[in-house]
Amino acid sequence: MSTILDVAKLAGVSRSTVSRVISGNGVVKSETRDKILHAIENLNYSPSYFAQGIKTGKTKMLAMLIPDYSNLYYGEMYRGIEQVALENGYMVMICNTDKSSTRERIYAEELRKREVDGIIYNTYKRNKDNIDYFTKLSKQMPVIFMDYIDDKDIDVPYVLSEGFESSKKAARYLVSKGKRRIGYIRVPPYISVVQHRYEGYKQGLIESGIEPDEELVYQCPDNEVGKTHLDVGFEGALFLMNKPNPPDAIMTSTDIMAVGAIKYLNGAGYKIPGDVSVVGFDDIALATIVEPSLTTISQPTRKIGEVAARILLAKINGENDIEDQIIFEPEFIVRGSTD
Amino acid sequence: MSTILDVAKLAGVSRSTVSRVISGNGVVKSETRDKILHAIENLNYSPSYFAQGIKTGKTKMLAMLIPDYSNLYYGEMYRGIEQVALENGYMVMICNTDKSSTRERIYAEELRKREVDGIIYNTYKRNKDNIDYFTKLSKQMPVIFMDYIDDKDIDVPYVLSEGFESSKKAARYLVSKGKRRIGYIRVPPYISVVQHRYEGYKQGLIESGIEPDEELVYQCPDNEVGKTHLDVGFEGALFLMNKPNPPDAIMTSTDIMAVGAIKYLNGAGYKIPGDVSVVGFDDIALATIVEPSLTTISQPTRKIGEVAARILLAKINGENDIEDQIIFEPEFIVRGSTD
DNA sequence: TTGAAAGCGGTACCAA
DNA sequence: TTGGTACCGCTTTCAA
Repeated sequence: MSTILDVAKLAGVSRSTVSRVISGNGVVKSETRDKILHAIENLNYSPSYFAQGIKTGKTKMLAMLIPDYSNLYYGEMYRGIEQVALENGYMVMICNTDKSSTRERIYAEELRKREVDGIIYNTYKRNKDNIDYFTKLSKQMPVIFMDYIDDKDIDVPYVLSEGFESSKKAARYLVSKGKRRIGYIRVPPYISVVQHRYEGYKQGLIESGIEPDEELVYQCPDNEVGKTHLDVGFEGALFLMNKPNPPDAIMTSTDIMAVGAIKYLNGAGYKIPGDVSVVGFDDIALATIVEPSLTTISQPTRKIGEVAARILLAKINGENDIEDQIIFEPEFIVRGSTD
Repeated sequence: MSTILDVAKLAGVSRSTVSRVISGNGVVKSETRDKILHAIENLNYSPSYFAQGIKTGKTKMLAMLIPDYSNLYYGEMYRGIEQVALENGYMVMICNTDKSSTRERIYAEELRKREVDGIIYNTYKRNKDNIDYFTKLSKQMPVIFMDYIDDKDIDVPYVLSEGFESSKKAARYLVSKGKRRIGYIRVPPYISVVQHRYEGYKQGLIESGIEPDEELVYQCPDNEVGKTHLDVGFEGALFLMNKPNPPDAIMTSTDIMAVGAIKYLNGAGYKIPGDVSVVGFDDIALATIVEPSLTTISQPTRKIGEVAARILLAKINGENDIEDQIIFEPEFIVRGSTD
């Protein structure tokens, strides 16, 4: 690998001048610039990220914390992030926290040491320590949350899609289809984003003249290690369908849970949507793969990733007066699991 | 952030001594070491990766090139890699090449510039330029291929699982189940690993006294941009089932293609496995989610990732006399799509 | 518009 | 067993 000195020699200038043209700071006569550009070309030179970083403090590296690699929701988000990152000379590291708050912290520490320029924080569950930690971190470096923090005292950047209205709409739709006993499978209310979806479901029932029935809500037990949303969906459906008065429709917090529910229902011989309708949330690719295809609420997931990345990059570049709390409105999509 | 100098001052020693304890090179009296360790603790000091890297040339960073983020096969492999990496103070960057040879090159260039310590190379298709490029690269830095290179003149490290025997076994199994017209859906023979699977399928038929019939083989057209294995599987099944003499079983190069085929077959009203059996390859999580669950050939995917990472780390640490061409034998797993 | 030179935060050689 | 010091490759004043 050639160094800046090699380039300088070949171009017959000093290191400083070469540095000016690669960093884009300062003025260089265009002839000189051309000479240097040629030298760079000839030597196939590229500046060392180490040496650059040691002065600028920039790694040109973003990190994305995700709780579960196997949920392709994050994969879709990643594509949006990756695209924006690449366009701007950044790379992004995926950090799989495996739904563990501890691993979130461990990764965050490691990322701090590695001085990544920004962090995209997807969490699975909230504990107060981690909220505090990442909130504090967000004051020191660019961090963007992909979830609400309900605490009004905490002000952090975020990008997410709202779930209340769309879930309400879905619930009302099920009622319009003649369903009356509409169940819900959910994770514990750690995650605000997901909590809003649940509230929308309840409100939809109320507005349709149906009293929400706690009996029809399955909330997965706390702290089940190694359990995926898929498992939760399966178990939730199992639990609800074996009640004395089972539901005739099931809504879920996420698509992957809905897929788990469908898996159970198919296996147990229920007709979907005849016996039971199913509605998910997210619109991951899997939604059109399962049989029947899944009615769901579609998030602009890729777009969410793009926007998050742009906000992060803006902050990294010192633009602090940008809009950094963005909420998307998702879209209700009807497929075979309800029609 | 405190620097090595702060630590040195607080501990009352020189930078050199501090450096010795953090890098682990050289001998330090244990009292001195303790003093330094305390100082490090107190200052919450961690060495700058930049400054370390500039001297050592090590980024403590691995990269994993994958052709398709949405294929969870790579997700599973990643988990194995991540685990080994983390244990050794490394982080791994996922680079999604989107099945594009050009993007493979672009990423490789970028990784070279960023001086990652090692590369795990998963490709989708082979073009000679890229084989040459990565082969050459593997002489300059640790690179591990997750695929065969059939060219005997090319000697590179690899980890993979062999597909010949297991595919043969699967074909024979289908015959034992009374199937006679066994089709195959495959990608073009770019990828040697996948080619071996196909050869095994043919050999299995031959050994069962059935003449392989080209008519029953669907090979996805070259260079279909934006098409996933899922699409290929769907189209392959569509193509094969609409022949005058359709198959009564279908084998595929990958699970995700098999899932696409199942999607088509379900939609078109075929009974699986009654009308058509389906066999995949990989054993990704999706295999047990689809209806019916997928008979497949199970790779020790996570293990493959672990082994690849270990080889890479060994090479990074200068151990060049290690076994670096590893082949796993996968396992045939019978599920609902054949029984 | 350009060059000289002082760092940035480490590592590693050499001498003590 | 330790300290002094010359780098590593680049950025960034400051002067010319």
